[in-house]
Amino acid sequence: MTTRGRGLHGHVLESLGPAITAGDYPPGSVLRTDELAQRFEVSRSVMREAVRVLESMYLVESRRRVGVTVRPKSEWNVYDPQVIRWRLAGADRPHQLRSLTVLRSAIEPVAAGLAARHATAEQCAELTECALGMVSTSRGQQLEAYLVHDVAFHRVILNASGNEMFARLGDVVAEVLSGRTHHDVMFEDPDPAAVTLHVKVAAAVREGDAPRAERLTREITVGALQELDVLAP
Amino acid sequence: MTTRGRGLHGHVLESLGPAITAGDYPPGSVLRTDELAQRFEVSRSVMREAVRVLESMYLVESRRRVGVTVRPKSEWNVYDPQVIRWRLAGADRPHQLRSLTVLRSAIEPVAAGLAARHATAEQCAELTECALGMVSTSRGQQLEAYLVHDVAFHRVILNASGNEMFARLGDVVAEVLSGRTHHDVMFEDPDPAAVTLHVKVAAAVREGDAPRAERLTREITVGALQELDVLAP
DNA sequence: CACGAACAAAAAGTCAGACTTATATGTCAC
DNA sequence: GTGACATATAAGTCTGACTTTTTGTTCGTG
Repeated sequence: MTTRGRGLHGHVLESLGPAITAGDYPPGSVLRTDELAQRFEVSRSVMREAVRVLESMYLVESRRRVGVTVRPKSEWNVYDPQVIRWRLAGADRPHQLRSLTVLRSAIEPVAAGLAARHATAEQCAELTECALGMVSTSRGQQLEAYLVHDVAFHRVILNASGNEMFARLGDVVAEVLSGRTHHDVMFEDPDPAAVTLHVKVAAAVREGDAPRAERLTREITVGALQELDVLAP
Repeated sequence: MTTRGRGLHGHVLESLGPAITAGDYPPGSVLRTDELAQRFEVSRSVMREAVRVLESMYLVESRRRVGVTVRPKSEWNVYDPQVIRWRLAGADRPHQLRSLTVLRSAIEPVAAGLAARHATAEQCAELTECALGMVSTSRGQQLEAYLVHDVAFHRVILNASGNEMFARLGDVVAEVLSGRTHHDVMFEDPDPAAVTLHVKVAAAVREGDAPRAERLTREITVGALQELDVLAP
């Protein structure tokens, strides 16, 4: 999850990708593979591989006799984990964080409802454990430990929903929660009300009470949105 | 949106991608680029580009001295439009369609609520036009024309939500709706109740009534889920 | 027999150069 | 201005040689 610079082409991507998503090359900009290859001091074949990957992310389009043109932002595959990471690391981080939090607010309540119906005994146990972990680390400036349990909690919910599309958002949620703790100001201990809500969600899932699990999770996500409004109105 | 076989590497992808997502190569299977290059009668450089793209979709992992190994299904980037198309064309189409419909049921109501708040006058007009189009084509076996308006309607909602993550799901919704009309049995005209709901949603968005827009859209998606239960229980 | 170090083989990774192909654009006749 | 045609350009493709990493084996030593 740290550096993904596997191979030369990966290294190039790690440099070009953030530059494009940051808007250094506005939509319509034209790059040439030969020039890029020289700039990054790699062979054309390596550069071509990097361009192919950017193309599969819908960040650029490669056309004969024209070059590699940057596509408009609206066409980017914003669900690509790599793209998400690049954008979160860039300048429009706040905007990106809001988009993702809104996405969470739509997905997670539904996922919790499904989890209440489909969760296995093992998943219920895991969930309870996470909730307890959150409680025990919710006071005394143990933000890092709290974050671990918080991320784990939401991951279990998403996985237990039984929907692969939901499950795949675990990484996104992890990024958002992690960002809140690390980047944004978070001097104080987490909101006790939020902690209680997590405990209640775990209980609702355990008891198979789908509507209640959904409603409680919606309260959590509403809280997350409000928190965002306070920080960046 | 039809054939994306741009260039040789694209052609290879169009063949290898569906094979992998269909499960022809079970997770852990090992492929070798040289062998693949021979099989598809392309040069190694072209095959390498194809592998890089598959790698960026988290479908495979390329490691030295071992080869190109197929990753487990749970790690695939199921939000990649290409991957979605491949899987919808494959054997587990019903399962995939259900996953996507559940996703819709989570996203679209929230998107409609946001649209009611953020939609521009132009978007409202477009939405009304779509709804009227749906009404006028809802009877008399004009399924194709109806589909066009239906897709347009949902696209406008997603775009008007102002959330880029939602907006990017327009293609997914289009695939799902299109699949329902084309692949699954759809002899009869669309459900009149559904048509009415769309008209009401358009009105709610126009009036800026977010809760109503959300609730009505939820009714639509619930209907879609029920429809799915009837077809594939 | 267990354990570790040295070694060899295998496959991806990298590079350089020559060639092909599509295509945007400019030119010229009409 | 419009059409056909020529040309330059940059991506696309192929090939062959070389490098690097990693795995599994072999062999020596405790």
